[in-house]
Amino acid sequence: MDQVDRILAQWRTERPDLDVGPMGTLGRMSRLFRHLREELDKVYLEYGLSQASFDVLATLRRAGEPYALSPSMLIEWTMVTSGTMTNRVDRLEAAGLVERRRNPDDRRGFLVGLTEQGRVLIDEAVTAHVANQHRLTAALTAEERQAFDVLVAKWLSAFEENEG
Amino acid sequence: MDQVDRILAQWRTERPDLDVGPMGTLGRMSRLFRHLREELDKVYLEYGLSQASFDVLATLRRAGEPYALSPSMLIEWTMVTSGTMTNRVDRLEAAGLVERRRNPDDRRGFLVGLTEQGRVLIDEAVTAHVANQHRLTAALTAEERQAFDVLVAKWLSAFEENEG
DNA sequence: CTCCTTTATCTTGATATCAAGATAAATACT
DNA sequence: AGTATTTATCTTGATATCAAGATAAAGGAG
Repeated sequence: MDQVDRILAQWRTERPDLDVGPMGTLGRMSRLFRHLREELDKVYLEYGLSQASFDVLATLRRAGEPYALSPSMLIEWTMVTSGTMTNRVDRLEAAGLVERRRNPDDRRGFLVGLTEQGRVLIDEAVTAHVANQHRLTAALTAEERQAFDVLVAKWLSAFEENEG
Repeated sequence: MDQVDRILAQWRTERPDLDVGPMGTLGRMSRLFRHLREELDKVYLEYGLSQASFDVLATLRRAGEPYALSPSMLIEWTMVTSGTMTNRVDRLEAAGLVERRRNPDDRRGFLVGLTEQGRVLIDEAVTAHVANQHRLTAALTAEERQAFDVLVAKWLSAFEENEG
């Protein structure tokens, strides 16, 4: 009997006409997701980062040398709006973790590149982040996690099937 | 090969020292969750609501007659801060969906109650919301969804085991 | 070459959230 | 009763986000 069960029990009393099975699935998933995000945030914070800034730095890092992408590419990978990305890059630039490099061939845009300080930081932070992800997924056995992956991938494909 | 696979492939090239298996699990889950939230928002919007306002109204509705709770109870159920709840109640009150009722026994606080308009609206919205949840979970068979529920409940219990 | 459209990014204004502090009333302690 | 503590809620200030519009440069049509 967790919090979600209590919510479902209330609905069954108040609105017995509704079949709230899916609400249990989505509700528990939502709570789990919330806990996971909180735990991930703790590690980001150890490196002075947030989910938002970590995402930008990690996207640049895993793009490979020279660790630089246009704002448009960053927007595409991180799925935020242009206004949000401007703000994120501004903050990271002020912190000395990225720099805007003018593109001589197209003066509309430029590249956002990791500084040496930014590269060192994100490499350390990613190592800790991955270790944290291992810790957080350890509640399931390897077999359970694999079964979970299959189900999530199937479900996800209902939304992204045409994008592969 | 979805977007998450591409991200993992990048990491395996750039940081072959990292075991990014859990990142796949969490990454796909995160994307799935994002899609689900977007789809849920669409139905909230049909009733002029957001996730935030729906949550408050639904919490009051499922509490049963007389559909009224203190801000403290609402904060507990919805897991937001007091400042956030003040803001939410302000909006809902301005929209005529809830009203603040003074508690004669404790003048520090009061009760937030559904207006008749609020009760009618949330009853309609919940019906549509539950139908939407059925639609969104239909990507999995009943057996798959049940297996998924078991795994999520187990994982969730790692975070909430002492709260049941 | 000039004008129009598209692309790339930034700016503005509105909203939601949180943390921390303020306010006010109830309760407990002496 | 009088003071201190706790509880309940609101206020303030900072941050992040988005949608829509502004700005500037590139590319295409004639």
